[in-house]
Amino acid sequence: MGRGKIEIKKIENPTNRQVTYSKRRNGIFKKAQELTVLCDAKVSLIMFSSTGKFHEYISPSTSTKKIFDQYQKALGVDLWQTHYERMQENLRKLKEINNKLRREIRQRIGEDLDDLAINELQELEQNMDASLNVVRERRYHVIKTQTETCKKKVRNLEERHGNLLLDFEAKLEDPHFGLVDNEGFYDAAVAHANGASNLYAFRLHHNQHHHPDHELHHGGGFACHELRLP
Amino acid sequence: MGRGKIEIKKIENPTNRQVTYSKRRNGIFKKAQELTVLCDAKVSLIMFSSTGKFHEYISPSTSTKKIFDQYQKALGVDLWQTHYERMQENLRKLKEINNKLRREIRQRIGEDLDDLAINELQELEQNMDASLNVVRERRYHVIKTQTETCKKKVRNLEERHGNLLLDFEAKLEDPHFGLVDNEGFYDAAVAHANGASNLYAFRLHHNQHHHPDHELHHGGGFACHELRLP
DNA sequence: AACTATTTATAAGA
DNA sequence: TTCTTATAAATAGTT
Repeated sequence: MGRGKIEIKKIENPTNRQVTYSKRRNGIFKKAQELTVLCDAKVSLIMFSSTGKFHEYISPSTSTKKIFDQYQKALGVDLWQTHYERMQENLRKLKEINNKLRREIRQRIGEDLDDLAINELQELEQNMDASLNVVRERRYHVIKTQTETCKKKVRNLEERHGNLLLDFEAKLEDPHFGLVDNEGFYDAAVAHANGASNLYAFRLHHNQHHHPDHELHHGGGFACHELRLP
Repeated sequence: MGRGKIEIKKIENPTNRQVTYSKRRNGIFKKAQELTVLCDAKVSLIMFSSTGKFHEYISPSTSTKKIFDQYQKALGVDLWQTHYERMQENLRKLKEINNKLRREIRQRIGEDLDDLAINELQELEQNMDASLNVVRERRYHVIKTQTETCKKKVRNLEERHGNLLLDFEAKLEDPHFGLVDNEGFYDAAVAHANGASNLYAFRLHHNQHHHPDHELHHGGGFACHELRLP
């Protein structure tokens, strides 16, 4: 149908191919539409040109999704179905597990106990009691560990501070240092070296017997602070 | 194209419609195949007749599934995607919740405590302690309720038994009853009336002061049995 | 399903 | 792209 008969094989000239594609595409769309009307049919026509351009015709009485669903039903095939159903099954299982977990937690916080029999209750109670002990032990352990770490820190600081003091005392007796304004210079230097004013107190006591635990056990200084950290 | 021009509207005669459908369907399929070859295009053509019959053409270089996927990509549409993604999102969330629930349970049975800070530990401990008390209270409550039910049962049986005894004693004094073999008849009658031999003992004591609690609190008879039921 | 008069589609050219 | 038109192809009505 045209000025000459053509052989049905790929048109090699891209421009020609494109023109023919455009013309024939419209022809098919028209035919699809006519079939839809004349015969009350449902037609889905999807086309991708060699350049990837997309065109579709879909009968007005339906939708591409419906046609796809109908197609799968007609052929009895899956396409995506398998994956889909697997997901739904997964979802269902997860929800079930979830509910069981929630129930267990609720029972462990003292709710939902009504439908537990006496022996189940007893079992739960014993279990919780044992668990509570584990948690308690763990807390004691953490406290102990943190306390020891603090002790070590304090001991270390004390030692460094003591050394520093000795250092300065030695320097004070050194002939290179004058005797003017010794006290003021000393105080400022100590404070600066430690970068913290709360250590200043050590100087006042460092010659009397001072066990580090003493301060810790009364909640003073580092220990108390560290324990409250997250 | 035919002996006469036709109007493009539904063919009312079903036979005619069916014939036209068949002819034109072949025409479209031929055109689709020609387009595929001439223009190197990809065509998916799906048709359902008014009677629900299904036919399709698909270019040899592709598949219906591929066309569907390509179609959705080209349009950037969902079709099933929305539902699908929603499911995946749901799945992800459920898994997350699940993990949190599991973690909470593990912590409540004394595992996974390492990454809890001291204050979290303390909170957990207090919470578990409180919950344990609730469970314990519940168990006490259940025991109490069951015990009371038992007491009532026993009291009731005692009463019925007492009445029965009085009945029999009255009958023994009745002139219609002879004096022969009273004891043997009496015993057998009592045992039968109660359907249980363990109540036989009551006859021996029913005149002395006998508080029903007494037996229960020593774990005898019904109480003990009932408490162990599920 | 085959025939065929006609309508319709379209290849090539503008 | 679109229009034109000669011609091929499709098909409506008939057998």
